[in-house]
Formats: sequence, C-alpha cells, structure tokens
Amino acid sequence: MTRAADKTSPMPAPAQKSRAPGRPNASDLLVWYDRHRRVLPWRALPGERPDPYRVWLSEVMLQQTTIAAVKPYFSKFLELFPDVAALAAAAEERVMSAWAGLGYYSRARNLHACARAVAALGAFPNTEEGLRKLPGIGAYTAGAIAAIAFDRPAAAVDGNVERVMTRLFAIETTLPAARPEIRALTLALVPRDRPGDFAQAVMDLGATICTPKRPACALCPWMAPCVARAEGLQETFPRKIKKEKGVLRKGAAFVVVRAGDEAILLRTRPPEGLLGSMAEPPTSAWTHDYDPAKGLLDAPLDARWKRLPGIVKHVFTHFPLELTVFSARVASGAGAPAGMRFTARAGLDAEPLPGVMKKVLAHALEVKAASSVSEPKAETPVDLATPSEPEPPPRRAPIPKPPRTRPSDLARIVKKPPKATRKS
DNA sequence: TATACGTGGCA
DNA sequence: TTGCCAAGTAT
Repeated sequence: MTRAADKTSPMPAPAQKSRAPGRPNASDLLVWYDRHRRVLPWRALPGERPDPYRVWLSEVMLQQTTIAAVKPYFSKFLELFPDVAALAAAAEERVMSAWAGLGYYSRARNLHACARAVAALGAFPNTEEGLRKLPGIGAYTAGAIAAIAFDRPAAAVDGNVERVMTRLFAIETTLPAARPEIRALTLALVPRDRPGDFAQAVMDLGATICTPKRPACALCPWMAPCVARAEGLQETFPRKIKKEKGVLRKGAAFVVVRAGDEAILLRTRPPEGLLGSMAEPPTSAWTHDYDPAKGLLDAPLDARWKRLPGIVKHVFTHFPLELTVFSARVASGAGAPAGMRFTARAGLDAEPLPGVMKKVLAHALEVKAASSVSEPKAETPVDLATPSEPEPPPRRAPIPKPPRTRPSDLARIVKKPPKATRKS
C-alpha cells in the first residue's frame, strides 16, 4: 500500500508540467540518464547495439555482486569465452575456475548450463518469458535482458529499483512481500520507447543518487514526486526485516604437501550445496561444537601432522566459519587417496578454489615458510597414531595472532614459495 | 514464504 | 570491529 494510494481522492490530474509533484515520469529520468549515465564495460554506448551475450553475462555476474568485483571477471570471461558458443563448449571445470573468487558458485554452474541451452536453441530467447525458463535467469535477470538487449517493455526490478520505488511511493510493505507491488508500479512507468535505457536509468539512479544511506535527493530527477522525500523519510525505505546472523561453525582443513614437486592434495566438493563443484583441501565437517584437539580423526591420510598456529576465519552469508589448519608433508611420489588428487603449485591457478580455500592454503604455506626459516617452535606437532588424547597446544608464550590471511596471498606464495614472508 | 548460497568494501 | 549491503536464484 502506497502513501498515494491511501488518499481517498483520485490522483490529481496533472494538467501541468512534468515537474508537478503528483507523479514521476520516465521522461524526467531519461533526461537525467542521457546526461549522467555510467559507462560500463558491458553497456552499449548510445547508438550501439547491445550484445545479448554480454548483457546476460554481466547480469548474472552482477547478481548480489558489486560492479568493482565483477569488472575483472567480466573481461576475463570475454577473453576465455568470447561468445556463448565458446562458453557452451568449455569444460565445466574451466568455467568454475574462471569464476573462482566471485562467489555464489551455483551461478557459474547455471551459467554454463544456460550457455549450452542457448547454443542448442541457436540464440538467446528475445522475450522475458523465454529467458525466464533458462537456468540461472530469474525474474530480475529475464526482465533486464529483455529490456536491455531486446528493447522489450519489461520491468527489471533489482535492489536498486526496489529502493527507488519504495521511496518514490513510500511503500510501507516490507520486503520481499512488496515485490509484486513494486513490480507493477515499475512496469507502469516503463516507456514504450527506450525500455532498456529506462531499466538502466533506474538502476543508475539507485546506485548513484538514491543510495541506501544519505541519498543525494537534491540531484534527483524524481525529487519532486518522491513521497518519502517529501516527508523526510527517504532513508527509512525500503522497509525490511533484519535477518539473524548465523551461528559460528568450526572445523579443520588438512593441507598435504608432497615432497619433490611440492604438489598439494585437493578434492572436488559435491555439485550441490555450499561451494558446490569447487575445489578444496580435505576438510572435516563444519560443526558448532568441533574440537580441534580431535581434529586428526578426520585427517585424509596417515602422516606426521602439524597443527598450525592461528585460525582461518571466514564469513559466509549465513554463517561465520573458523578453520583450524593441519599440515603434513608426504613422501615424493606418494599417491592421493581415493577421490582426491595432487596438484602442483603451478597448477593451482587452474583449480576452482573458492576464496575461503585460498585463505586456507595461503595460511598453511605462509606459516610453513615462516617457521622453516625462523622458529620451528610455533608449530604443534601431533601424531596420528595417538589422535584424541595427548596434544595440548603449547602453553608457554601466547601465540601471536597471525596476520589477516587473504585469498590473494596465495598467488604471491605460490609464485615464490619458501621464504619467510611473515614476521613476529 | 523462508532459507541457502560468497565475497569484499565501507561507515 | 561489526553490520550492512551489492544488477538474485533455486528450492
């Protein structure tokens, strides 16, 4: 229910100009857009014909993901897979590896499946309805592609549009219940000509003017008709219920380095669920009551395990995670346990390692490098033969907290392995 | 309708 | 440091 709809009298018929505070119109927005539109790698310049492949690829990458994060991945994908046929023909692991680090990995699997469907079809469907049937394309993306790539009068309602519309009409309904209402109001504003520009214009407005915090209302082409602004309540929209944050889970990760080639033991996670189809060093189950003292019960093989100082912390959307890292060296030429593989350092780039697992490897390799040069003391040797009982970590000096380990650290460590990269 | 599903940046 | 949030989808 909108504020405007609360009024008992019919809408004031604006016989006057577009500036009348009565209702927003597409024209004012498009005038603003023509002057302030953002230049983006996947966006056609004025007069250019949009490429459906680029539009689709960018829209999928941009799902719940910032423009800054997407840019390098978008150009990488264009190089690796110049068109939908190339993407369709690629091996799935290549696609997963290229996507590694971007997050929400089911998008990559769906992207690949979608490419194959489109290749089979011969081309992208040019209607919202046709698009909607493809894997990884939901209501928003179907509308966005239909409007942007095919100039269909479709509504593309994303988070930006939700924010703009809930403010414009002071929609009190909380999200996501307000979606149908927002969609209808948006669709009613879509101009017969330039539907693609309109879709991008609303998103640009939301991203640069109608921002979540401290919106720049004075610069907004829709300031006059904005109901929330008129009441000074713009920052309180959209109404939403805050979600609980997840409970901490803990577990262990096992980093095995093979002597000789320094290869690392990896496996591939199941296709469905968290980090589906992505690579990882073997890990234990992640539970609320995991006990690192018993960590070796989950070890993938028999070896002289060392429990590394420090903990790898990571935050997923729905829960935080803390991983204790164990490492071991095995003999040159050792074989991998069933379902696992040894990957040489140089081959790690081609592995679909998600951010959290890159952190684990960087942590293990960095601590190892540091300790091999300085104090072989910080490590806590543990014996597989006697798992549960006797391995109280050293009680003497408190272990200094390791520096924040970032996934990007892995590249540096892989490049030039054993050197003391970490101090104190 | 509610929940699972990544990651990084910023106030 | 903590919480929010970014061009959502699938089930």
